Amino acid sequence: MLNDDPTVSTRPETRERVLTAARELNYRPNAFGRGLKLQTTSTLGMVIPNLAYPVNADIIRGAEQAAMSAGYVMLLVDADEFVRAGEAYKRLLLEQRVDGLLIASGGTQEPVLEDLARHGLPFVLVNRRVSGIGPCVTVDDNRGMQLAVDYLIGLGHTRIALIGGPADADTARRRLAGYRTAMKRAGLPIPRGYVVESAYEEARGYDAMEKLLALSSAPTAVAVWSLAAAAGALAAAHAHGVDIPGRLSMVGFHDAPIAAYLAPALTTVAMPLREMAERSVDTLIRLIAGERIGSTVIKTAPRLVERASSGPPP
Amino acid sequence: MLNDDPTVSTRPETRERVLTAARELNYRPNAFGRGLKLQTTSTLGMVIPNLAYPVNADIIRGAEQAAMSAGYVMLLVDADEFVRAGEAYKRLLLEQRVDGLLIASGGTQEPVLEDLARHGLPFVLVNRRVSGIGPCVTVDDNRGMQLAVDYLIGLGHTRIALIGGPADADTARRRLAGYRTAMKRAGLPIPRGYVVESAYEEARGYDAMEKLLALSSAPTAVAVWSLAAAAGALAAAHAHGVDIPGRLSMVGFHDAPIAAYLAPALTTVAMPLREMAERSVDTLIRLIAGERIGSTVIKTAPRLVERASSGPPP
DNA sequence: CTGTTAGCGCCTTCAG
DNA sequence: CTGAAGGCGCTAACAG
Repeated sequence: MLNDDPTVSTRPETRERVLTAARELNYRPNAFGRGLKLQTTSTLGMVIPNLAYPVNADIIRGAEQAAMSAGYVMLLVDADEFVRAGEAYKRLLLEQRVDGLLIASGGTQEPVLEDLARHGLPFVLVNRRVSGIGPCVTVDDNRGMQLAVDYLIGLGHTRIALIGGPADADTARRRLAGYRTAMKRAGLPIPRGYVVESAYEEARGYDAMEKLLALSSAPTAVAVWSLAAAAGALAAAHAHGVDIPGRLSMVGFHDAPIAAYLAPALTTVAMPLREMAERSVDTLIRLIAGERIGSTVIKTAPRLVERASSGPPP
Repeated sequence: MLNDDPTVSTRPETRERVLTAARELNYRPNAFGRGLKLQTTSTLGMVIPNLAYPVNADIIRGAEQAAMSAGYVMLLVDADEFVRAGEAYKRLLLEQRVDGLLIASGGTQEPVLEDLARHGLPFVLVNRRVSGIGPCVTVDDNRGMQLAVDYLIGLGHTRIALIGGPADADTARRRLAGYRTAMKRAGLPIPRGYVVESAYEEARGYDAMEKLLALSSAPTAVAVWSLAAAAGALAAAHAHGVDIPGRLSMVGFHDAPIAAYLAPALTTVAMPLREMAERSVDTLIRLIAGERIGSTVIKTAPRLVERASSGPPP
């Protein structure tokens, strides 16, 4: 009755008596007792790679909100710990502290995933696609990068470079594919050295930019695969006295408040990350309920946020 | 025995048999069953104001690591939800999902805290001081800001302004006090309009900077109470054509990777946040154990990270 | 319509 | 040294 179960029929008077008593005593059902009985925890776990990067905040928020409104509590674990300890996921899933896991970490080793799958434990990969291991929910990275490149082409650029991500990150591979597609469609060549690899961090974006600047035939525009790397690339251009957007236009991938406060303010592609997170939660909950469910690509269109770092070629 | 309890005596042979069987079956004790019996959850909750800001990442990581090595799992909740729902903390503490709460949110309303205290539920305020309500663990904000101002004075500045935080944030009040102390000690005046209030966000730092630039007798240096506000302030100076550090030196508060990639790279005061987080966990665990425990200020010295945004006055 | 009870998985205690 | 039993708080099923 305390759960407003409609199948329990009570005289209104008694019902009232019980409910006020409960309120007065400040009664709250004990989650463990309930969990033990119902064989469910009302808790979802989320493994996230790096809390420091603002892009992840959108994902976390979206997931948390969706989880909460579905009556779940979200348990957040830092991927570093998760992977390093190699033990943490067992603490969560095998000890049955959570009903399922959202894994947003690109770093999580495949063996761990296979282990989870073998145990039949429900999990959803968020912002990451791995075939034949379980449902994945991703945004359309390919399309997002095409949007960035098409925008630069629209401004009149023809020498467009890419600071892409590491080949072992599937998001990076899809963004690279999007870049290639857009370039090919416009009939533009991709000169040798125009695709540089960079890890997520600012420092790696800085290094990558320096490589581009050292090219004999430098690009007039560059798309960067992450926001942090773009910040680093901006700093590198600055350090080498390259005027942006005068001599070089730049577009970053993913949007966050800081993008508007870099110098110059960074044009970015905003992806539907919150929606992706919400959908992930939805998927996980249905998976827990026993539904058989496939992978999802969020179809909501990415949005180009135009700021000061991009303009026509010199 | 599965917990290596030394009080349980077993024949080595039997012990071995049990342990290998457990391993083979991949046995894991169910956290709920155990929790129900032991009246403990091995879980700590943490309420954090904004996951998007990189400064909080240090706090979360430090806490998570400390919790994990003490055998606890950390349950992270976004403060927005926490406060908005007003219900979330009940989900955690009253339903006894967690043994105690780390509250790192300045926004959490006092009534909520009093409510927790009234219920006798263990919690620790992190990076926030409220008297007479429970233990707090903070860094020495006052000293940190003194370090920033002393550094600027050492460079030869005499007209030093402060972009401070909102008066209802106690960290902001302490940083303001540190600014005043350092200025007074050096015998420097604080002209009218030299202390401007700004919320945490970049946009507010931008606005605050514009106010300073409009002053008839503009400062040659400014200390900014947050990293995000400093990024905004930098952008404002840039927009108004004010050369940094040529015409104006700037020092931010708290350090994160992005600080090194702003234009110009931002000089900051790095505070011992990880240590604060670790200490908070320690405090909470002792509180849970029934120890009576007071507030703590982390004494580790703040560190000035000198970058390109500061130099001698014009 | 109400009150009682079994049993979820664990740990501890007590009997064998 | 080993096995059995009780009870943590809850819910669902069942007896009154």
